[in-house]
Parts: sequence; structure tokens; C-alpha cells
Amino acid sequence: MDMTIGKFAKAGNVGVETVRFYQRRGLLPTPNGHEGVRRYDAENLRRLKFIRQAQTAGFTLEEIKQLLDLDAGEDRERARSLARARLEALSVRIAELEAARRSLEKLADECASGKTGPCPILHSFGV
Amino acid sequence: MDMTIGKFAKAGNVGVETVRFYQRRGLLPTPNGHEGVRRYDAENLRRLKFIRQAQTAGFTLEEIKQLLDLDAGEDRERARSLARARLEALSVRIAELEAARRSLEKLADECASGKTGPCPILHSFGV
DNA sequence: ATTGACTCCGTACCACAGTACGGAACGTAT
DNA sequence: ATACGTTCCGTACTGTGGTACGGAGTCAAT
Repeated sequence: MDMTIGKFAKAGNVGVETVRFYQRRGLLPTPNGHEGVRRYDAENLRRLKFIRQAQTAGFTLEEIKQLLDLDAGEDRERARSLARARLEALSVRIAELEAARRSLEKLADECASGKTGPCPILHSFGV
Repeated sequence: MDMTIGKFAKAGNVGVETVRFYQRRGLLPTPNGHEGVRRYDAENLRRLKFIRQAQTAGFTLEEIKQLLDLDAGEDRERARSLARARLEALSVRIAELEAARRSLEKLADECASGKTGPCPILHSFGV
């Protein structure tokens, strides 16, 4: 079940260098200190996958580090507070992206109809 | 109606250095070449606002440059193609963020109920 | 005419999240 | 036991989007 870094990285869909980078940042443990080649298990993979998902949610690596530390700890209040802050930022961002999507749809639309002349790109974005 | 760079930057909600940066990148024109202090008008501001909105949509500065060039040009096909590509990426990204939002809601939820022990942070993200 | 605020310009530096490189050691198949 | 692919480790470099700095010039008010 254990893997060397190459397979581990592949399983987590990242590069080997990225795994090392996360280790240096304290996001992933560096298994069995100095005894030759390291082995990575399912729990490591779980962490790695969490890191990638949390990045998608817009957490920085520093915040993700805190979350990982929190996962093992007792500070429910801090965990909730991080989650809530991210949740709010996330909602704002989603709304922005949806507005941007509407602008782009408008652009594709206005740019499709009519045969000549420039597309009203700036106009489509309401500026 | 015209402004110096300081007011212009403020009107566009960016820093003075950012305006200069955009000029160096060719996103904003550098008005009236070398005749002392420059003046910025409504059209410049329109461009600046467009730049910020397009960034929200996830375009890189390089892509935005292309869009601005396209706005004045005749290449409708290219404009549509850029818009469609962004539109697709945008939809994917919105879906990701919505999934992340659900994970965070789950986390806030699971972390709220129950009084002790660690929050199941990794678990909330389904990993 | 001097002060103070603003502008111009080049160059340097920043944070973030990696990515690349190169030599040494290791592990496995033949 | 030799060869080939990996791994280990440190250090350096990358791209993106700015931000900071310092000296000189300019402008408007007093």
C-alpha cells in the first residue's frame, strides 16, 4: 500500500517537486526521517488530496497548514472561524464570477450577431 | 473632465503604480508623449475599468491586452473564440467553487454540533 | 519665489505557488 | 556487479501581478 514519492505524487496529481515543496512548508510530513527512501501511505495521500481541494476553495497554503493543524486539535472555534471567513469570501467570488459569466455570454452573443465591424467588447462588460 | 494620474488611479480604484504598470504592459496608453504631466480622460477610465472587470473574469493581463486590441479591430472570430474559451473555464471554476462552498458549509455544520473533540476538517472535504 | 504636493522614470523588490537543476545515494532487474 | 531509473537535497529560477524607492521635474497656492 505504501508508495515512494513518485507514485505518491502521481496519485495526488501533483509533481514530485510539489510534494517536496509542501514538505518544506510543513503541509506534508517527511516520513521516517533519514532512513533512505521514504514511503508514503494512505493517510499522507488523504492530506495531499485535502490540500488540493482546499486550494480550490481559495485557501492559501498558510491557511491550509492551519486547517491541517486544527484537524488534529481541539480548537473548534478557530476552525469554524476560518471556515466562515472563507465561506464569505467564496460567496463573493462566486457572485463575481457569475457576473463575469453573464458579461461573457453577452459578448459572445453580441459578437455573433451582425457580420462586420468590431465586437463591442468593452460595452459587453458594461463599461 | 481630464485627470492627472493620481485622480485617474483613484477613479479606477487602483494605485498610481498599477496604472504605470499597465502602461508598461501596453494595456493603457501613455497620453501625450513627453509634454510634462499627463492627462487622462473618460475613455482611458473606461479601459481601466474594463481591465479590472476582465481580471475578475479570470483573463490574464496578456489576454486582456488582446481583447483591448480586438475591441478596436475587425476580427470577430478571434474575439468570440477568446470569449468562449474563457466562458468554459469560468463555468468549470464556478462549479469548483460551488463544490468548495458545499464542503465548507458541511465543515461549519459538523464543527458546530457536538461540543468537544477535533472538527472533522479533512472529512468535511470528502477526503 | 519658495513650499508642498504631485508626477515622471527607471530599477529594484515583493508574495505566491511552484518548477528546474545537478550531483550523490539508493534499489531493482538482469 | 553493473546499469538504469528513482530518490534525496540544496539552491536557483520562473511567471503573474503588482509595490516600493529615489531623484528630478512640474504645478498651484501663498
